Amino acid sequence: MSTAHGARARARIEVTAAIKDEARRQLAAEGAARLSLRAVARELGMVSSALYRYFPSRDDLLTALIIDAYDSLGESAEAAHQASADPYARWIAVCAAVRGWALDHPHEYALIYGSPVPGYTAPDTTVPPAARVGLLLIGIARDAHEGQGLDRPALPADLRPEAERMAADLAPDLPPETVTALVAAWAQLYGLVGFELFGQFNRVVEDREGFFRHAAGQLAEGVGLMPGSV
Amino acid sequence: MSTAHGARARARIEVTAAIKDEARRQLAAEGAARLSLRAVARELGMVSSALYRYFPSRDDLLTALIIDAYDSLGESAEAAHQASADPYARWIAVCAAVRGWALDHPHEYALIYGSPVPGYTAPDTTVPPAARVGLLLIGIARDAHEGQGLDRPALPADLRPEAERMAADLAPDLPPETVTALVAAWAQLYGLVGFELFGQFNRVVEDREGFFRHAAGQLAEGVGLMPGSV
DNA sequence: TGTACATCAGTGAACGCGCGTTCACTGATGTAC
DNA sequence: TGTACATCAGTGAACGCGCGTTCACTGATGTAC
Repeated sequence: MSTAHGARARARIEVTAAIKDEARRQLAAEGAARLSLRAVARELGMVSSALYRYFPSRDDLLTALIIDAYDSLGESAEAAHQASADPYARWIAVCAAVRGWALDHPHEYALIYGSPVPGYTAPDTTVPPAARVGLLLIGIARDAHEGQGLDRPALPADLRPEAERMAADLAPDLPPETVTALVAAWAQLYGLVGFELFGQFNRVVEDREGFFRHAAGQLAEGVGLMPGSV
Repeated sequence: MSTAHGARARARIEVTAAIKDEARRQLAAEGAARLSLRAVARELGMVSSALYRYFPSRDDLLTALIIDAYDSLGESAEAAHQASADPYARWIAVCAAVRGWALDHPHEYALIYGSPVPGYTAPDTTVPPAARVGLLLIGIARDAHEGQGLDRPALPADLRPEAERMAADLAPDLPPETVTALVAAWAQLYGLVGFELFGQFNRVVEDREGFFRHAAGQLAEGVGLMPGSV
């Protein structure tokens, strides 16, 4: 009976999810560097060796958490993208979604954008999920570009070769000036989010959301996206 | 004899420094969350309990490392500031100094600007050293402002109260628009540095230094600093 | 439908290791007279 | 200059705890005939 088979398979999926959920909970208390298989097992009422039926090692569990985090962030950002109409509004919405997700999942944010976990190297399987937000920002610029709603940022002559290389790699249909500005804005977005999340704005910025929306708008303009353009 | 007294005091300073140096070395291998007093002692050929003559606990050692890191970064930035003439050049030089220090001290950078160490709360003694780079950036804007070389960035009406509050706190002599842009640029600077350092630019940006200098220039212009202005 | 067999989740003990912190102590260095 | 005393760096044992991973195993679930 395939129902029986399905039961075992379903149990496996459920236990795997329970392990990851508990591990995410521990991320909050201990941080990624101290994430402990034994503590996860203990909390689930299992014996630590049982986890090895689900993840071959601690690092594989970490990898699963990282991929899940990138995917969860990516989904939030993509939902915000679809819920907005013109490119400028989409840019702001995607930036706000990144910030909102980070505030809702601070420890998962730290896992993917904080200090690297010493002794751990992320495998290539993390690359596509990690690229989702960046691809979304490129897509917004592309829409604006095709709709003639994109200014061309300045670019010093000595950076042109690098800008052309980046454009060829990331978005051959966009001007190199735009691609360069996009990459910078992408990194700067995470500077804003990280500073708020990690406490650097304590006693400095109070209206965090208002400040962020304004800064996100400045980032958009740096890329050449203007409010109200289509 | 005060020479004798001096010898004991000097020994204390030297051992304290040796402990911090070894701890910094271990930061690289293990990360802050896993920094271990016993491992530091072992490496120095001491018994672990001996470290308690120098630091009352592991967290106090961490605090010392954090303060040293902020001060070391602050000194690099201040040296770069003094070595340049006009405000725009100083801005670029200070940004480049932050990046250079981060590349030279990646694990100390992660300690102060990466994920917070779980279970550790930085005491107030870390606040003044942490403020050094920010104060430098404010000072540069002030010099430009006094020399009439500062444009006034845009500011949406709904952010004006917060902007005025921040200006009153951080730099009452500067326009609120400028202060707001400064805070954003400050956070964004660390986004650029962090992305390069933590590997997010792998397979994306190749000419890291050229890219960074351009982005730092864009940050300056966002604050209203124009190249060649005095 | 019933039986023999294979799969595989979970157990429990063990290996060899690490940690922060406390405490009573030794012995060298420094101070006061 | 010499002596008695105080200071304090460093020792070594102990407390009570944690970790990742391996391995032979039990027993329930699932499969093939």
